[in-house]
Amino acid sequence: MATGRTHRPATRSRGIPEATVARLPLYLRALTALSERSVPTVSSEELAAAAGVNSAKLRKDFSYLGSYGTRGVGYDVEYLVYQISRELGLTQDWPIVMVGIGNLGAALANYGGFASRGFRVAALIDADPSMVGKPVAGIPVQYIDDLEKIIEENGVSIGVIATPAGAAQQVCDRLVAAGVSSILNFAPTVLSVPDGVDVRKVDLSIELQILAFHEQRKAGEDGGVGGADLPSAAAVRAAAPAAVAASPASTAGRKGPDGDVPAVMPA
Amino acid sequence: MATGRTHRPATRSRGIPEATVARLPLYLRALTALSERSVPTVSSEELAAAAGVNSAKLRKDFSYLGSYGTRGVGYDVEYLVYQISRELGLTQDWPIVMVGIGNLGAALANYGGFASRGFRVAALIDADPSMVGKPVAGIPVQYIDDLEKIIEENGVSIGVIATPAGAAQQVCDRLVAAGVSSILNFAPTVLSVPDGVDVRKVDLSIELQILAFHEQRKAGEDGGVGGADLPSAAAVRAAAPAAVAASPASTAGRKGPDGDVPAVMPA
DNA sequence: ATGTCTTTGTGAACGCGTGCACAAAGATGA
DNA sequence: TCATCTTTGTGCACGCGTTCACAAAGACAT
Repeated sequence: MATGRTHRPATRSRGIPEATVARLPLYLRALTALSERSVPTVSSEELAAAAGVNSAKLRKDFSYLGSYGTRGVGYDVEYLVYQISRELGLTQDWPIVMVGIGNLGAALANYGGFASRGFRVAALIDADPSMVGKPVAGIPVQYIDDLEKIIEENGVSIGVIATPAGAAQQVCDRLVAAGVSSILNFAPTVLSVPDGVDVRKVDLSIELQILAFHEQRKAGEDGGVGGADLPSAAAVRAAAPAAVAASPASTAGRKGPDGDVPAVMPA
Repeated sequence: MATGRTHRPATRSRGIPEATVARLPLYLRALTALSERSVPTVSSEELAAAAGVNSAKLRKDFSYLGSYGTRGVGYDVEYLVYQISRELGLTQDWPIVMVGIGNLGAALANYGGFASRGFRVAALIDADPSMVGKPVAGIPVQYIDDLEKIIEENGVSIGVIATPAGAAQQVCDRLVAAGVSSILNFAPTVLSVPDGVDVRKVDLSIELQILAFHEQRKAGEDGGVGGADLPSAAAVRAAAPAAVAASPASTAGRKGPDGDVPAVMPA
């Protein structure tokens, strides 16, 4: 442990900006890597590079947590790992339930990474009776009817939804009613929840669409202000045949593999 | 189609704020749902509710695209679907490659949702020879050595990385060298790429950690200043036993299932 | 044609997040 | 003890994004 403890008592709780909170896991990951290599200290410059952010931003982020650092030296790796872990609430055990054990749900459940950061898969839940009892990642799948009981008994407050879009809101409602107050949503739907419940969403389809936007912008560049360019090699590619929703009319009757898709993906 | 065409010529291209771009897919999804129900028009209020945003924000977002709306009436659903699709570049076909066909990669590949929005899985690529040739989602897995050739031949400009963390940067470099300029990264690593290449990351572990932070904040409330809510049992739960990385020392020697984990998950 | 009613489009104010740049703090060596 | 050198912590300014609030635009009825 580095410097003496002239640090602020605690968290200054409410004061940590959301943007900073979102970066803490990045810092933690970089610090853990350093820790495993037994690096004793890091400068804000080094750590920022490892985390892919600006060093000034990193210092400001840390300043919200308190003054953990030694001028002229840097930050004590182990100490900082501990402080950030504590700040993020990773020094305690978080039992989570995952609802919807389809392709994606099963893939997520199969990660060993859960346990390594204070998260423990307390239960896997599905609505398909034929799945029930079948072990996924060593954990037997349980039936959706027992959702409330499972949450109750395991003291779960974080839930992961990996169901089809059509089922997501219903599952969400039941989770919330049973006491879950943080939800990670992989279903392509907007969930509505009461105040006090946090929802974060992961949506591959949206990410791809954002990438497509930028990709299109890159392709249609050198031309001019307007739009109809499409020049270079990259552009040639973009000029592929197919067209989805190309005409306003074509979208109407469609009812593809979407509309009820399992998880991360679709629009 | 609603009003006459007093609209601006085109996109005002560069002018669309990033935050707006990130919401366009949400609007598109909501509009598509309306379209399928044959709803002819929506007001900003209704659509905003469906997309889970503020109506003023939605109107401002749309104003960046041009003036597609009729005062006193609202927006023409079909027309707006088309405009947003075009803006996002979804009226063209985007071939993508996915590298790393493990649990997660396979799960992602299995989504039918890809094709439904202009994205087409051109190839699945893995470094495990025993995977090669095996069909996943109806597409035979190809060997990593052919990566460059595959990208070239298919004119791929968007790549998805679902490899273990340790392989991600290397795969990324090869993708970029081969001409890919947009990457969706599921590996828990910070990728460094040259200018002009867009990277978006999806990281379950980070999302969970952010949720844990807020969950902890909710739990440890009553004592402090702000809001002593949480009347229910939720608070009791958070006071769980176990502790990960509870002591600064405990983190050092650890080398769990992490460190090289496949994809979305770990820290 | 005219008035009323609805809903858009946007000017303006505000707040958050970012990055610069520097003073203060501490380490280190003479 | 004092000077120098490194690196933190932060005051400040700037720009982006959000939200309010309202004038303008158009639909619709009379």
